[in-house]
Amino acid sequence: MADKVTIADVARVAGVSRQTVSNVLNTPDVVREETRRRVLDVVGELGYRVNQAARQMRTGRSRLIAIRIDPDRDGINGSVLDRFLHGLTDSAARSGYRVLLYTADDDRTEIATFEDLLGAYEPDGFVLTGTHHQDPRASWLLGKGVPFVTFGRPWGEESEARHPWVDVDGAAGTAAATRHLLDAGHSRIGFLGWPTGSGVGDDRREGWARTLAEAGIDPSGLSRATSDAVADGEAAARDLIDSDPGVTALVCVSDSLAVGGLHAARSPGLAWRVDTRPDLPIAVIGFDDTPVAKAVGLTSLSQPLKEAAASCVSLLARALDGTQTSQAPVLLEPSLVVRQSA
Amino acid sequence: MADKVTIADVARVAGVSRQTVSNVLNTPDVVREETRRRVLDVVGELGYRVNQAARQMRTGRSRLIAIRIDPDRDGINGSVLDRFLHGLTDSAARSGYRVLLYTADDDRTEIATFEDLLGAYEPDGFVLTGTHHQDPRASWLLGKGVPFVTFGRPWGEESEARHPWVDVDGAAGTAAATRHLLDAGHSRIGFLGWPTGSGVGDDRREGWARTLAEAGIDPSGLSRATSDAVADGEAAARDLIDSDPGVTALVCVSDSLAVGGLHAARSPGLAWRVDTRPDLPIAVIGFDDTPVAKAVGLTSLSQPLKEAAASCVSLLARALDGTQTSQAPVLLEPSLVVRQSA
DNA sequence: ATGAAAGCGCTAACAA
DNA sequence: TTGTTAGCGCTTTCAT
Repeated sequence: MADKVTIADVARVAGVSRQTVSNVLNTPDVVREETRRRVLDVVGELGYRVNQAARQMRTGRSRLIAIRIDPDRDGINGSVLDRFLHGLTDSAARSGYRVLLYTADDDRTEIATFEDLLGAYEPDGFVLTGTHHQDPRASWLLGKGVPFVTFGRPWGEESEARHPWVDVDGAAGTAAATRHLLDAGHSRIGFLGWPTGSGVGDDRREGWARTLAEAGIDPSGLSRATSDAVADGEAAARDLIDSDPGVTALVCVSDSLAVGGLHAARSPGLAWRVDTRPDLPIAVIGFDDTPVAKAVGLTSLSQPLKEAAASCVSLLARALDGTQTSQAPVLLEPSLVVRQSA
Repeated sequence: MADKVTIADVARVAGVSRQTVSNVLNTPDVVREETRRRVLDVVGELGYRVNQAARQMRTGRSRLIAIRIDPDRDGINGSVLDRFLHGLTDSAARSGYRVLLYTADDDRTEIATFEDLLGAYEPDGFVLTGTHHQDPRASWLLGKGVPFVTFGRPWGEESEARHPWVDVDGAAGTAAATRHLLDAGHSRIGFLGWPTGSGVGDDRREGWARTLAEAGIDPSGLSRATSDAVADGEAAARDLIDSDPGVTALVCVSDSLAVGGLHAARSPGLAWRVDTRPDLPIAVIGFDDTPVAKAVGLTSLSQPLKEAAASCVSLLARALDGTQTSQAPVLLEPSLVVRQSA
């Protein structure tokens, strides 16, 4: 075990009282320059670190941020959380916080875990991901007065400004993707999305539809909705292309569906399209820029996860520090990573 | 904020002393049945939770396990850590531990983080991943007497039994993959690996070579080594197939290289091979069963990450509980997930 | 600018 | 079997 160095050891070696050491650490400006320097030297020499448990007992602050780690559902999008987590851990450390992990299968068990965690480890705040309509987790934390940030905007209507949030502008992303395809000469651009009702999915569809409409193209009939699996994406793409032979490009709500779309677009059954427009193979664009996209050469929209994580920490830290009433949300733009598929 | 319920509140409501409540929680068998029940009822009623910070000050135990989260290098294998982390968080929670995250760029900074963490949050133990030859992190922790488990065996020679470890038997995996290909009628089976020197890579190559030799096939000249990127895998596969036209299958050290191999195997330049053996397209098998494998239909070896994580927690918990001198390591077998590619 | 006292919530040791 | 005492390491009064 590491030999425990306490504030008393530092005080003794530096020839001051324990309180003075504490002051140097927490209220440096109240200590005389010379004393401060001497104390800091001893701190470095002895490798002294403030003991969190003791500090927490006094101050009630744990300097812990809790976040849930999901069981990777489909798996294909798991790497998004992975990269976000890394960014969060990194940013948190820079602000003097550590990240505590927990799991939960649904909102109910997650709220139960909130209680557990708050009672035992007392995290100073939470970062919520995967927000949805009527999210009971946000209401619960709001009710208890526990600070939190969501990565994902509050999709419910009016609750807009009740808590800080960070999100990536999905509509801006699909709009950029659609514009990219229009510029490349495509006109009948289809959309592979999720069923209406998920805020994220609807938002991404909206960006595509709006951009198409702005270009004078009616998006009606060019959209298909399905669950988020490769096979589903392939079927939906097939259906769309079969029903509208003019379709030469697909914008997709996720890389999973895009990979399915790519399969359909490259399948022998559709080879005749190469004859129709040999200069213009069916283009496909995905969302999230997962490792899969990179591996199969899929053009995709990349979320600025590092920045998003940094923004979450910054908003949370500010909420914890001051008595910040309400904070402006942060909306970041995804960027298009162009590869062979478009 | 949640209204803080302390042990004193429980004691008062239950009409006992604080110590009795503590006994009920920590040494139940020393308390009279009736008293215990009454106290537990009050605990449930009041929603009391033991405050970790206070307990930690007394016992010196934080019930925290620390693990590093990597910046996803290539990204394609990032999901392995992701799934392992989830399993670890889940298993830890079942044993009354929480997982604390940290980042580090290399061994040196990771060791510095050990000091930070041990001084401040005092995690009870560490889980080390990505172990390698002469790992200074293990030596450092060993030197300080800090409990830890590694996910990955100690690749250095003699240090075998100096700390508990869990690993997946890579050689057994590639052996199974090679056997699968032999059974399917392949004989000249190539291997796409990493440069010699990485324990993991050498181990996986060994399983392939051994199995081929056992089948009476000389593995010489059938192996290529390269860094872990899709493009490198493609080039290596092309080189191997060009130099040995008899090659009809590839076992790969990673999904990244396998995806590259798949590209090469399916490329037009190699179409002539279909004429030579039209019944036997070039088969490819990867390692790690990442989402990419699933997306592109790649047969791959799946690591039992949930079990591995559970074993890590179990070994660490045992090391923390008793005065277990040394513990038998855990070596788990990967399983072959068969898809279109083989 | 510095020091002394008190107490955060808990449990190990001891007393009853 | 249950209760009392003390103290883990720190910071927030308050006094010097």
